[in-house]
Amino acid sequence: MSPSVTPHTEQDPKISRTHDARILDDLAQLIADEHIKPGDKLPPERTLTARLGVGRSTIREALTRWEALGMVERRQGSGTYLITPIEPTSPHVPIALKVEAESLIRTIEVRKVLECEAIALAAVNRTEKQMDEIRNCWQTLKDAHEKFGPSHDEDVEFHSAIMRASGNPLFNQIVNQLQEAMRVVYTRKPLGNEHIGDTSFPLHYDLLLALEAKDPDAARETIKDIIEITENEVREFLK
Amino acid sequence: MSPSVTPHTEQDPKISRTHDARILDDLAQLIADEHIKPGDKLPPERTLTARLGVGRSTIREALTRWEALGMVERRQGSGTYLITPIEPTSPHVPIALKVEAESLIRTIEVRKVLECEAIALAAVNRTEKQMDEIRNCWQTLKDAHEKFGPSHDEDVEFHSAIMRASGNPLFNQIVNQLQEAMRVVYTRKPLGNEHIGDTSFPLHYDLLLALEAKDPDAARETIKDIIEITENEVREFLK
DNA sequence: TAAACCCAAATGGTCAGACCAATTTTAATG
DNA sequence: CATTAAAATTGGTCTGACCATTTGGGTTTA
Repeated sequence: MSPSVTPHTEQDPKISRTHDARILDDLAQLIADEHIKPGDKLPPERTLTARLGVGRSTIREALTRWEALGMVERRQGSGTYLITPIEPTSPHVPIALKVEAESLIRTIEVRKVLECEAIALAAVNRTEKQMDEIRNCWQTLKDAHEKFGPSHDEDVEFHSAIMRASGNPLFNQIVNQLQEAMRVVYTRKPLGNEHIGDTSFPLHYDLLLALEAKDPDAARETIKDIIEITENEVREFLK
Repeated sequence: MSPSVTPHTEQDPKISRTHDARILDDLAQLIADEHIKPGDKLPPERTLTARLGVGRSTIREALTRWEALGMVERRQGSGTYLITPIEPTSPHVPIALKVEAESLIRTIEVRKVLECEAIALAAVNRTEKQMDEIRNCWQTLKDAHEKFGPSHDEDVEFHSAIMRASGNPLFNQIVNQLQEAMRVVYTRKPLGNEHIGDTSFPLHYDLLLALEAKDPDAARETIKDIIEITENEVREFLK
């Protein structure tokens, strides 16, 4: 045979759309077809390469993605194991979007833990001045909501004012960081309906009352409800 | 358990530190050194290959991990962009620089909230493989403790292994960030006695047991005790 | 027989080099 | 100067090779 220089014959042009999303879909489909459950071993990468008709690099990138999200676990010399259940053939929702949403869920999970504690602290430690600030933010949020519907920015500012009143700036800093990460995902991939946060709006007033009353438990419960509404909306989207 | 001493079964030098983790650390370090902020472009993969002395595949796997977590964004033909602030040697950790033990308290406060929840998750979600890893870290911590006394690094690694088992990578990421901030404060201002964490050492074994037993409440309580011991030691120093 | 040992196969991890595809930059052109 | 075309840049994928660890089976040994 001719040495080196392989012509690399014409590739089947059927695809040309981002392989990435297709691979995640195909992988999920395959897992569903094979009835692979959490704890089971996935087919080896070299097999997947043949089965899905893509290079091993591509398979590995997809698996690395899932590994980062804790969906699979790799053991060198042993195999790749499924950790979380993979939903079968979700008809309308491409897996790529699901991965984004998965990431969102994890962010929300952390945010919930932090905000619950920070708000309980705020209910106890808040000064009157900080309370004024919170009331202002609430007014702004309320106006914006009544005029333009759910407004992300004002909502963030309201929460941020509360975090600041906790007495520990670190809470505000980290939650803001998470919030920013969520915003990026939101704006890039609007998850279905736009009114995420709409149903939770009334609860924000309860939050204000709990802070007025310096009731840490009520505040904690309320913010928990608020965040879980968002969480559930995303989970719902995940199907 | 006798030393059957075969060439390859006996290893246990300091490794266990997957190559992968090293790359993530190096990458984070590089980002810190270059003062790369969210929105900025990372060096191209081929440059990173040279800078970090590893193959491009390895670089890509690391970046794919971060992309899955929403930390970076890739644009073909353009570059890879930083989305969230990167954790490690904290150029961006605002607390460490200007604050003393006061800020340590705040950091610990946040850490407590996060770790309590993450460990409860870990107790439920951990896989057997992750449990093995935790056991190894425990052994290492125990050895180091008996030989050299309280050892910060091994302790951090032990906690990190637990965080990783929570199933939500974000916990580990943020706690590591806080941990790093604490380390900076520690080393710059050694808080009196070196044996911070000494009294809490026995509790770490209880932690291991709680995780073995998959008991989230016991795990949560134990870690709470552990962290509060540190917290009180710092408070004591503050007074 | 049962345990210990050894080795080959299986499997994930890394590397190198090439080529593809999208984007950005630069040069050429009118 | 604006437009367009070519070149350089950069992420995306493919192939094939080799390394490191784990697994399992066959062999030896107590």
